[in-house]
Amino acid sequence: MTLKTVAQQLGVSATTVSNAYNRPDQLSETRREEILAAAEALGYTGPDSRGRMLRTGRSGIVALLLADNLSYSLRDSVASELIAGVAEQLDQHDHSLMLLPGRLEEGAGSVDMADGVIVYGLHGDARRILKLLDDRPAVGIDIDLPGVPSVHIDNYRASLALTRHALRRPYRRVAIVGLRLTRAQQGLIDSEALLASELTVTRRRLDGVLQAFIEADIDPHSIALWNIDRNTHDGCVPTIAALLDQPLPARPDLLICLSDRIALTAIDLAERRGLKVPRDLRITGFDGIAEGQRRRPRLTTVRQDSTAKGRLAAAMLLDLGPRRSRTLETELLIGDSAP
Amino acid sequence: MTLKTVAQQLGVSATTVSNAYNRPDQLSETRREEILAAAEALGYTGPDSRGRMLRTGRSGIVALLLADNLSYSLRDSVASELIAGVAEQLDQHDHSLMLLPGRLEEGAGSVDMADGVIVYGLHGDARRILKLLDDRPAVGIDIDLPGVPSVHIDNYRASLALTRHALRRPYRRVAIVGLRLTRAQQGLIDSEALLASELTVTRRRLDGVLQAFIEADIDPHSIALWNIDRNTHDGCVPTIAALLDQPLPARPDLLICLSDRIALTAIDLAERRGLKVPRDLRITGFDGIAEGQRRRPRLTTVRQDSTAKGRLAAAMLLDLGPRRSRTLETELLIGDSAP
DNA sequence: CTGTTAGCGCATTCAA
DNA sequence: TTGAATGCGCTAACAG
Repeated sequence: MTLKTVAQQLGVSATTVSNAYNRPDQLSETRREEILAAAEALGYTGPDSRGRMLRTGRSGIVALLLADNLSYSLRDSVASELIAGVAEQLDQHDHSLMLLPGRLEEGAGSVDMADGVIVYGLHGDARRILKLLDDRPAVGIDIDLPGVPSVHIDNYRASLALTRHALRRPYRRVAIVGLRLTRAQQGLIDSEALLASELTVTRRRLDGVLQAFIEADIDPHSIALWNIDRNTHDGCVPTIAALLDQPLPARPDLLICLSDRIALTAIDLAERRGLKVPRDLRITGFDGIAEGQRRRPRLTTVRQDSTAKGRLAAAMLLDLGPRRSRTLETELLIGDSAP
Repeated sequence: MTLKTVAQQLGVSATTVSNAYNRPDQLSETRREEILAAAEALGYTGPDSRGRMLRTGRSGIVALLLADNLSYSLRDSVASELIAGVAEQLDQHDHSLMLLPGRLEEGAGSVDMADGVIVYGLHGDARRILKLLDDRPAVGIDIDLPGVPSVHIDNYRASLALTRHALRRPYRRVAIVGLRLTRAQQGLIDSEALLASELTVTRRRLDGVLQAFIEADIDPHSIALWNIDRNTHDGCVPTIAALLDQPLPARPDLLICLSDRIALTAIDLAERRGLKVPRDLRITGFDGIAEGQRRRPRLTTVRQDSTAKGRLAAAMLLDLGPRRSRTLETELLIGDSAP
């Protein structure tokens, strides 16, 4: 059942049927309702988006290109808050959301179905992404692409402020647990591996942390640095466990975690080992995810509004606001895990 | 830059260029590479999916029609686990995922871009949905649509088993907190309102709970029934607070919650009021979400594998398995909230 | 192995 | 106010 067959059945031209749907001003109200009713009766559900898309060049679809695969992204609080923000904005403006996994193969180019693309997070090769975008309107989140406006937070500054707070109280030994600071090593890493690492979001957070130590006259090289590959509870367990199971002089009493998920896992595992937070171990996170603020001890962290990031990026893409790069504010949340 | 212009530039026909991309066996290896390289050099990124879609009738897109709006669904653990399951399966088979909000307006018919549709959860008017599907391949999850195979769990049986467990230990007073059992009332509701309610997933859970009471010779009408509209922490707070703030004879010491989110909120609020779980208040949930199993007290609940539901539905849609309705197993999880 | 032709379903000229 | 013609970008028959 196509527009054409409907037109034939009704004895009018295809144009008239098309107009009935898309340009009410082009035909009389009675004629329009007549046609719509008849089409409905024939079981025609309206113009097919495929044909319309090819003709008009617009699909009403916005693609969200994620850094990881879809299932990982959907399970990550930060990413899914962001997706929700994008979705919220699109919902309100009659656009559909297409989720695209980061490492898309050569062929998987459903991208060109989209009117615009939001690129989230780090993607290996910027040139590859730009080619993929192919002059389509685009907005970046947590990523800088030449010619593409983006939404950011200041990870360095937020991390610096948070760590300054953590260092106000004395500690015996500190450890930092980062996320994807290097691909080479998991667990305890050395600074050489780090130097080779890319300029990721967590890297900027780390730089803020280290700056706070430098300000406090502490040699950054003296600090144990641990690395985790996946920002999930299960992904964090081995490294955190190894860290906590160190004999006492080595075991830290201050743990700077570069994400809330890491910090929450650390709280879990610490408590399971009979350690009291913050008495035996102070812990900071980063992100401000809901779970961390609900449970007790409430997490000391930096809140970034991922939903707002998604909303803003979507709004920029839909031309609801100026298409220029923005840095959103973050908020220091002093919880009970590191008072 | 289209396939046609590329062909002109290279002095070959459009078919040959198309074949170079889609049917390697239709031309010599050297010619193919020659064409691909030249096209690449011209800045052509491969056949546009819009044209291809119109021509072949297939888009490589699977639509997931959710019961609520996108942002709500993405923030709900159960729904987002399910989405992740779908995504995982699609990832592996080179399909893209399009998320569609439940209450889509007349116009928002991006549905017909999809090769197939997964319908999740309750949708008001079945006829409307069927019309929307328009003979497209479809699979339901937690919903029965005539002619559409579906994936279910046995909410009644699982709920019955869980409640039987809960009733093994003596209690003074019980309350049930349900989700969307009726639209009319929020908070404490009466059974008349309930009778008018639809046959939702939580309604089947409720029936299982009530059956367990009947088996224990307890009049179901004597049990306080509370209703909540939104399965979020904030959405649960008012009702749970009202429930817990009742003076002692009325305040329950056994709380049957029809979702884990409700149960977790109840644990939070109870502990904030100085009540110990399970000593002062035993609590059961439903769903088995990760958060409930990580935190302590560990939640007593029924685990349903939402990811598996999504995966299975996607597999059925992609014809990777038999297209027939399936009921997945659930697992009783005896945690510390109701030992 | 390559080119010619046709048409997927639609919206938009332009002419009536 | 309506209709006939055109082409969006592509691929599948078919003929060379």
